Amino acid sequence: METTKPAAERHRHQDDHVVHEDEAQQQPEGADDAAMEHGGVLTLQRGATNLFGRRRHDEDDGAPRREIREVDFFSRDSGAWRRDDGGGGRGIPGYGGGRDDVNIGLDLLPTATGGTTRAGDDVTAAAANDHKMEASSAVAAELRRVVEENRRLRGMLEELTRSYGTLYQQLLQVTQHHTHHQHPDLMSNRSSLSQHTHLTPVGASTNTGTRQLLESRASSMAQPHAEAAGAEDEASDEAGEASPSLSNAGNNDGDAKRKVFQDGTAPPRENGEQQASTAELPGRKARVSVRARSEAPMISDGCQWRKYGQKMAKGNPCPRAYYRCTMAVACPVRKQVQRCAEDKSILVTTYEGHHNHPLPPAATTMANTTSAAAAMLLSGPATSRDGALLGHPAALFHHHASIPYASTMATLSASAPFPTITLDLTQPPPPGAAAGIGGGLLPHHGIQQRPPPVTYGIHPAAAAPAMPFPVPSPLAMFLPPQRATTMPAGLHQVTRQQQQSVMETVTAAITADPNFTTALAAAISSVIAGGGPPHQAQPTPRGSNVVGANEEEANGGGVASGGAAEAPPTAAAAGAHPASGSPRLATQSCTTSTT
DNA sequence: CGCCTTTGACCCGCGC
DNA sequence: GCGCGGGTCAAAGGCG
Repeated sequence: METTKPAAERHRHQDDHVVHEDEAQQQPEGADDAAMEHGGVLTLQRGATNLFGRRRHDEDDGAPRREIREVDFFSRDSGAWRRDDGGGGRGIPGYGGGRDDVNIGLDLLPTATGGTTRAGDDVTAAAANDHKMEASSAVAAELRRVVEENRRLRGMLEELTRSYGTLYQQLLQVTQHHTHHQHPDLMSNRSSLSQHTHLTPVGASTNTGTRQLLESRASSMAQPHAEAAGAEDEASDEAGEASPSLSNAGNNDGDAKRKVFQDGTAPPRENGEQQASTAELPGRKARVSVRARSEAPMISDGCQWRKYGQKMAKGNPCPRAYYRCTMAVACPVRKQVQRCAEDKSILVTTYEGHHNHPLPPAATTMANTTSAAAAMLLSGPATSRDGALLGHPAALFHHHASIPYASTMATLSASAPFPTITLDLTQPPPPGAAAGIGGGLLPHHGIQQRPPPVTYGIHPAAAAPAMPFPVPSPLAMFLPPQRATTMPAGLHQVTRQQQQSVMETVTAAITADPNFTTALAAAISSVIAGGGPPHQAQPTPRGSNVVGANEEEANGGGVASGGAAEAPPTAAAAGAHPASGSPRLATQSCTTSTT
């Protein structure tokens, strides 16, 4: 579909590169044709082609030595071939003064052509061939060098990504351990850093912030579908192209075009989905229900939906709408949207099924969350108890950092026709659970866990809506020490079994984010450019992402909710995150986790 | 013209 | 078997 087109084009270009290389090596004579057919690397080949003509020209008419030097270094000096571009072997004056134009164009070209044919084809042709081979070999060498450099950069990117993931987990551990002893100052640190990073200061009105986010997403949903889809596709492609996969578990289904990563790994967004899917027991259909405050008829979650029915449900004056995912022909995912009877401002969205198609990053976080929650719901005995409050379900959602209050109330119900997990995003977290783990879910964690103040320096409730990354606290709950000390025995077992999957899902969510990859790319560029590590930037890519995402999110939400934006945008944020990238992702990230 | 929403009808499962 | 409620289908109409 549309989502795969840009990626496919890019891949075609990549293939073109290979083709060029081969052509340059095997078909030096046909370089001109190759140049005519392909873009991208063509400049070299065009230069070679034109140089061939020029060179032959120079030999015949005794051109100055300077011209030959240009030929010899054409591969390093684009100006050389560019100057020759207009002339080539056609005798068209494309360089030099007017005298050269006259002499070469009008006089020497016919002479050269005639001389070549008259004076001896063997000698001239052999010399031309030698030069052609020489130039083509230079082109091939250059191409090989570029390809090798590309490969090396790719490896660096992967290495950086891996290192980041490792360091992040270590940081979580250290921070987690640290907060046990120094938590009294964390909140103040967070608030101060929140101001420092221009994050939305919604610490005092987090619930309002969430509502604004949801409303902004709902309003964004009102945009034309084509536009939204295009932008999402763009974001998806950006992420898909730039983000390496941290979780390289093999995944062979789905659209190959979207997962043709250079290293052959699958896009991270699909890993999480499949992992969750594989964890799901057959024959059971899980549902994920989300309660969120929104005035819009439907919250945006990154997918395209088609309404196929509406029905009055018993006991609720508000009709229930049925939507079907239309991003693929036979996508089984459906959702129901209905307003709460008690509070009409609360929108209850229930998702069911797994997407059978590649998703944009925003929708991927949604799908991963849904799948993770569904898998958690269906995979263990912990789901058999009605209304049981579990900690890790909240973390599954919370690791997307999209729902700041997902942890405030996550209930599992197996008494319903379908096992359902319900997330209540309408209630502000208890003071002690400000770190992200709601007291209702994991009182122990809620009190003890707090995000690292230095790394993020924000109130989690403020940061979470715009952060497509997992916030530390919910992740920290998966760390062995914390889990061993606070996780109930039953949950401990279940969580241990799913920890790997969750972590991979987390990394998938990270790497699927264009902001993260952008920051990584910027860091790599900085290093390559010799500027050293970007110390002036945030301590981690996440930091910069958080800033940009939050700023834009805050602005977007403020506009959507009546211009209540409290954090002015910065040029850095605007520049670092193109319109189609982070805002959308950040926007989607909130609602995506609702799926 | 194609896509989407609306809406009444239909199907199916469940409880009585 | 019947009624009820949830869920889905499909024709009709709207919209860009």
